[in-house]
Amino acid sequence: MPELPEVETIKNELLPWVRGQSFTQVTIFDPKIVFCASTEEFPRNLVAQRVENLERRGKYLIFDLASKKVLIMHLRMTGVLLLNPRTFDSYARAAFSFSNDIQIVFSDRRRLGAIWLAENADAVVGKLGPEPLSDDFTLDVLAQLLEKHHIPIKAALIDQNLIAGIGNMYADEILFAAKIHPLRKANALTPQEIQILHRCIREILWSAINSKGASVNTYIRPEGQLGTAQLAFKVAHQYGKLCPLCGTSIQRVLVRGRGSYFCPNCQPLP
DNA sequence: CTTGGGACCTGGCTGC
DNA sequence: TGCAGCCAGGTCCCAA
Repeated sequence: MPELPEVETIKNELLPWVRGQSFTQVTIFDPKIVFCASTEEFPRNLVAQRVENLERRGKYLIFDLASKKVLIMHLRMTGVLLLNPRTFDSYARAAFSFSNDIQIVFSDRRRLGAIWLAENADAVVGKLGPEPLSDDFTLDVLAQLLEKHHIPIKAALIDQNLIAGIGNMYADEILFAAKIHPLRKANALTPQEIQILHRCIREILWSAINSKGASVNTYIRPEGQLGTAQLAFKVAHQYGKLCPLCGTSIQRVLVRGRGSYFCPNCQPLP
């Protein structure tokens, strides 16, 4: 599942290949993934456009075009972007060729991924909360957005309109590192807990970026290598295993319909 | 407005 | 061994 660290890794590894290059051919194999343009219109509007920059916002990948339009991609659950794949698998949904003869293939097993061509990025990502790794994401910013919400802290962490980029597995890792139970109410955390949470959000995400993301399920990097962040997971997808701190069995509870893994001893409910 | 639950999607797993 | 049905979770949509 591509979350912030995975999309950041994809952005970092594709950027040197696409910056300054122009689209030479665009093919849509699955019209369902394209928004804001028809299947015929979409390639026509994209070919010959030059990529000025590649950015990440939350879990979205944004190609800034010289025309000031933006091509935006979201990989959702199972999407991957492959650089010069030797063969197309049956899940290829779109292919993009560039003036330097590279090709990027958007492949997505579950067809939940999405691609937009928009006049400006805000039309797609305008409602996202702050970037948790930016300097703007201060302790005060976190404290103020949490105090407004009487929802489980796990639900708050993965709400993209509150904080952009955190998904189910990193939310679990962050809450374990902060020793906070996923069902605690967001507006009931103590100032000290919020301070620890703020530090853990940044540490967990930076650490995962340094490991090039977590290769659980389908995530692979554009050139085919795996990420290694999953090797450091303490609770995410560790149901039935033992807590590395205290040896208690990792438990699973549903929060807003999402499986949430935690240590009942290290992360107690008051 | 806030919160919670279901739909979407499909490969892999579970259990009969 | 075969297969129906459940599960995964990012986001959107709707209802209370």
